[in-house]
Amino acid sequence: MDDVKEYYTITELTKEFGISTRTIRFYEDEGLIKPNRRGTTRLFRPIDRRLLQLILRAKRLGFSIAEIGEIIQMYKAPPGEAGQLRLMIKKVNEKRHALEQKRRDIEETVKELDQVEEACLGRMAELGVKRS
Amino acid sequence: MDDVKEYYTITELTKEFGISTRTIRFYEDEGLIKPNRRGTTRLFRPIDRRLLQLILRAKRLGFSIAEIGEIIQMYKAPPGEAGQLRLMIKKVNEKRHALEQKRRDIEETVKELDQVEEACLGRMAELGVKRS
DNA sequence: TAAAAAATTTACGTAAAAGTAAAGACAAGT
DNA sequence: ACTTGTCTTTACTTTTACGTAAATTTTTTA
Repeated sequence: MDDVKEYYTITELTKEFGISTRTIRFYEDEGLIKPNRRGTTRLFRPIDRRLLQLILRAKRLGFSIAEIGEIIQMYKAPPGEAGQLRLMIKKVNEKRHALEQKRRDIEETVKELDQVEEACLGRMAELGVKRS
Repeated sequence: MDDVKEYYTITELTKEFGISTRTIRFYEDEGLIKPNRRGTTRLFRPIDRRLLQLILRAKRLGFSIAEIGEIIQMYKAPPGEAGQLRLMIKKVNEKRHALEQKRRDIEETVKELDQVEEACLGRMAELGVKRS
């Protein structure tokens, strides 16, 4: 039994991901997701849910909606034409470089935090404060 | 001979970091940096430069100006009071968790990119395309 | 010391990413 | 059938993070 439902409602997804309906509809307007419809009501398939996860991950990393759009484009079926394929691989590598930069940024920032904490602990020792 | 000058002008920093004077002044307005002055002219010390580096790193990671402000607060001298010290350590850990989340997000996103690339390479093999 | 280059403040403008509000259409339970 | 709750579209508003322009010093260089 896999945890994959046929369809999700919009509010189910807002609750799962802690975002608003406005946000989800905004992503649709921006072409990031394309849920099915029954009449006017949106029906979200597992793939829409996965795309939402991807979007939110990328958002946490500071990617813009436009950049996320590029990622999602690639995420779909690979094109049939050689030039397009090479272009896509180039774009994949661009995104990879961006992610590697972010990785370095994280390491540097963590180092700074480590220093802050050490300074605090040192100061606490000086003051004879318990570290609770 | 260390590469640490006494003072930097605002345009030196804009060139080094590829940002505008408006941006730097904006960060000052937001209280992130506090350059010296000679009359009305700003004189940036090495510490201001380091703070700029920190700001830009954090920005690439998607932290808001407000969040960066919190980081910079900690970056200064540790406080003298026990409660304050504990609070600061708590905040350090919060930021660390945020960074760990980002790290996980990077790993996931890289995995997706790897899949995209593999799909492309597979498709290229099918088509008998050289990988140039 | 005069002209050119760089710096300053003030203020209005803008793009991105939603928030919020209004008003109507659907759907579901009783 | 009716009400209650959910969903929809449309449109205006807001916040963040600067861009841009104007008018004015200040500093540097000729």
